[in-house]
Amino acid sequence: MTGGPDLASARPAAQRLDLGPGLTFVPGYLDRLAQERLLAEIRDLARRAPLFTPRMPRTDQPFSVRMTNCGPLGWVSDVSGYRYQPTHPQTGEPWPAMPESLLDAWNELARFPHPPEACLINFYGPGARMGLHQDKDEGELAAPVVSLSLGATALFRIGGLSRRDRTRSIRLSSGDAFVFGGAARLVFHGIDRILPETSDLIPGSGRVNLTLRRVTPAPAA
DNA sequence: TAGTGACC
DNA sequence: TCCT
Repeated sequence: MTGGPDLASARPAAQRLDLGPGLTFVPGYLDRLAQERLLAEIRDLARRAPLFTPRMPRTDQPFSVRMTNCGPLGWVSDVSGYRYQPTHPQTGEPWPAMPESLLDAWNELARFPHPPEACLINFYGPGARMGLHQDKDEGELAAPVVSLSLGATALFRIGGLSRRDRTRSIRLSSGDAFVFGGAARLVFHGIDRILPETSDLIPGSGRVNLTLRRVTPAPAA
């Protein structure tokens, strides 16, 4: 189709940074034009599947980020727990289809022979954070998680497979890609804070993070 | 006790 | 690592 980010401008694989087994950081994966095109698609998705404020299981405390999803399944959280579901929790409508541009990004970055089923779209305002956590609600842990950042720079914290492992901080800037796979598929990670006024892509020091995931076990060959 | 916690 |  048309109108997707120009992924032909992606950096060559040689400029990927391997941070350890299964962790790949691709600074500047999307150039400015690709970022603008992708953001326009996200804004369109958010009109059809409005941002909602997830709440913590059990405590019912609201998250500081707002979110929506696209693809056959979407990640949601409320007082009863975390889960993937095929419909928006407020409208009851199916999630919008995944844009072709995101399928292209998955194909370039994930190197997994089946398409992603969910793209979680997180919107961070200047005070939003995401506590250290693992992405482990997916039934297919052989597939990586592919993350794309747009807008304000985030201080991203990444640790190991145990919550007690050493962590390090990485700045994720607009256009950067990050892939968790293989031995690093379940590493703890989170967002400490957003650095204000680090990008003019999204007004008000906003940040969007897209995470592409395979949710159900891939069909047998 | 766990924990998209708080903190770093 | 330390709470609640």
